[in-house]
Amino acid sequence: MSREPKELRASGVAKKRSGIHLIAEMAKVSIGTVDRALHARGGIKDSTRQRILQVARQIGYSPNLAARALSFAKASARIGVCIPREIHFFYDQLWSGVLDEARRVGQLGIQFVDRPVQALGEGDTEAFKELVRSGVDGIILTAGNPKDLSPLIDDAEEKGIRVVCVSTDAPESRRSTIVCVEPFLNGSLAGELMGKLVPSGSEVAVIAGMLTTEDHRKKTDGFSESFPRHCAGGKIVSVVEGHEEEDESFQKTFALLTRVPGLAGIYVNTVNCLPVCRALGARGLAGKVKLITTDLFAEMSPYFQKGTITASIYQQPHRQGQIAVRLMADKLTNKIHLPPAVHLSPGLVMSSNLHLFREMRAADAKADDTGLRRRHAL
Amino acid sequence: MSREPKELRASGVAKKRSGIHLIAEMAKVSIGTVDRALHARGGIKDSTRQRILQVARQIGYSPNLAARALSFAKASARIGVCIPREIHFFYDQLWSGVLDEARRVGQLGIQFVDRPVQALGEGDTEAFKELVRSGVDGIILTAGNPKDLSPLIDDAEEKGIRVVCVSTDAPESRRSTIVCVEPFLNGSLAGELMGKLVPSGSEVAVIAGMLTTEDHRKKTDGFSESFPRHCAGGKIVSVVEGHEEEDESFQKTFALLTRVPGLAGIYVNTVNCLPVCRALGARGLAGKVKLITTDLFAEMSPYFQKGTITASIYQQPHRQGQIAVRLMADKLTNKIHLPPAVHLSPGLVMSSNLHLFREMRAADAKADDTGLRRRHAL
DNA sequence: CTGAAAGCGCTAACAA
DNA sequence: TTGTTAGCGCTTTCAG
Repeated sequence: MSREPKELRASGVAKKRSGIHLIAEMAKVSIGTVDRALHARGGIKDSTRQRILQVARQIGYSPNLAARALSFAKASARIGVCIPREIHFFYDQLWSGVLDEARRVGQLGIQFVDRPVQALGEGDTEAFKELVRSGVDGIILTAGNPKDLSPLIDDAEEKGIRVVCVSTDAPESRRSTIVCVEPFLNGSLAGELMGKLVPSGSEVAVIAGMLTTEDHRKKTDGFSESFPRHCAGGKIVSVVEGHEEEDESFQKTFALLTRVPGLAGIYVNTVNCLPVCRALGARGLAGKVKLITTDLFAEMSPYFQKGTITASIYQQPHRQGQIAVRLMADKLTNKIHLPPAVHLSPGLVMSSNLHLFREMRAADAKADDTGLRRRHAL
Repeated sequence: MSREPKELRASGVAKKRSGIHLIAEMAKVSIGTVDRALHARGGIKDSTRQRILQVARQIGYSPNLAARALSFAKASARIGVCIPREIHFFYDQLWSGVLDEARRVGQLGIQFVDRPVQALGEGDTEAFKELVRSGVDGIILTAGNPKDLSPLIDDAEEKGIRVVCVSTDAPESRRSTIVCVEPFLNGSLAGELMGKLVPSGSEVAVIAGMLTTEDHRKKTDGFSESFPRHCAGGKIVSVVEGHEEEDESFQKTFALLTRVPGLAGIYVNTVNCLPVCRALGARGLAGKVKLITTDLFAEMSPYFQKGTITASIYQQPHRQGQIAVRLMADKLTNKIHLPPAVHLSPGLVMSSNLHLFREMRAADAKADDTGLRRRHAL
């Protein structure tokens, strides 16, 4: 029973209402009708809808998301996640960004279904299909195999399943949106920086993984376009493919340093920079040759301190994960439009700010996740 | 009336319960008792509390934030905000970060009380006092006058009002936490970058606002400490105080460039970099002297494109605002512990990534904030 | 010390 | 076409 006796309300003593109830009162309809008007559901006279929307605008109505989420609690949206589960380097950070944000919005009534893949591009078509079959409302994925995935993505979107790509795009597909640091820009920034770090007329080299990989090629392109613009007379004398192999990268870098004695700088656009650092060390060129790397992980730390690595272009994996989840959740629960793309600016890591990056922090003590104590994840 | 007839439930056909209800069922108590146990409220036998907590842990209970927020809806927490309302430069971004996140958590039942000040340090003690008097549960502020504010902050904290500083700290006070880019680190990063951009033995200068300002002094200190470490034989030949005056800054920079003909670099650690750019232009040194600036606003754009500004250290004001709100909201509604400090890494702006920063975007078209359509703010 | 129940704003199923 | 109402999970008040 309400604490305010019916007679009071009936006698016109207005109770402080808000939201949908206020609108209903003002428009002299029931909340059901207001709901229909607000959601463009059918079965409502157009004149009443107009009147209601008018009132809504007037009072600056904005729905209470908590209430909405709560009422959705039973049949809540489900988001499938399909990204690599590598424990090193980039993807673990991407994962933790996804998880951190998932935990937050999970509280608001969204469920997550994980179908991780072993490594980028390994079995992602199967994982994707599974997710679609399991009936999720949205999928967050790193598109390792854009070619194979594109038709699947298109199918999913066709069925109303929103697909958000993170970090690695499937540009040919009709995915709803992409969250990433653009590879070309990544390379451009490296190129600009390199161009300003080395004297004019310098010779530099790029060490990539495989140029057949879209990401590496675009980074290389960006660098190649940018470097000469920022270094008068600068030349890129070599683009080496290390194929993500430790030994191969080391050997090829070592050979490169012999072949081009005056080499002023190296840009490594894959995560595999340690062999390059070692090669520089072995040739006694650590600190002499400007080295710009990509991404960040704990083992790079000493090379920053020694000055072997001048700077690293940081792609903010944790944040990418967070944003992808946030976009999807907003879309699913609040019907907020997805932006066509979210392009983050990469960060720059140098020895001064190295310690601020989460990759450098000691493995966090396990949170006792009773929910009674929770930790901040920013 | 429940859709499931009472008889069914009574006859032991378990309804799918969750959360607090599940615990109650399992521990054979009522939800009221569970609540008391979970919140360490008094009036509960210790043995029952233990039993309940045990069950909670067992099922990995974590409260539904939406429900919590909803039930708080009437008597929700209030957060006071006291930061400058300048429309240019840094603080408008800080504001919009606060507002964006406030809108999000506002939906979860938190109210915001704004008591902006005109400029950093202007009337902030009064504003702060007002907020305290108005009975808010937390205050977010930029502490322009740490000296005067510290005792007030301590008083507030004493009363249980959480104080979160953003961007500008009051380190001597007992504020709950600080969200910022450390000024010293800011300067260090600038120093490291400069040290690597100019040849060894170079002479560089610093242009600050006023060295009596903590922030400017620390940035200068950081630069002074860092630059020589990264530039063999490098010297800082001059530290100029521009006092945030256009004319003064221009004149002094112009004079500096005359006095030190071989100057290789300038670090501007205040937002007031335009006069410096003009002075460099006037002396025909744009692009010759490496210029590292601080922060970002639209009018800087052409100087990036012309190459006058080599790089700018970006303090992420929008994100600082977001984080401050998020921390406070989490603390107030979910009792999540505040970290003692959140130190962000500054971003680096160069011509390549310039366009990605929000400061460079055309003023967004006004969102029609009926809540029916909302925009993403990341 | 414990249980029962109202109500936060919204959605959806059902009644009229 | 519109009104009514249960219920989402939690807090809080009131009654035992």
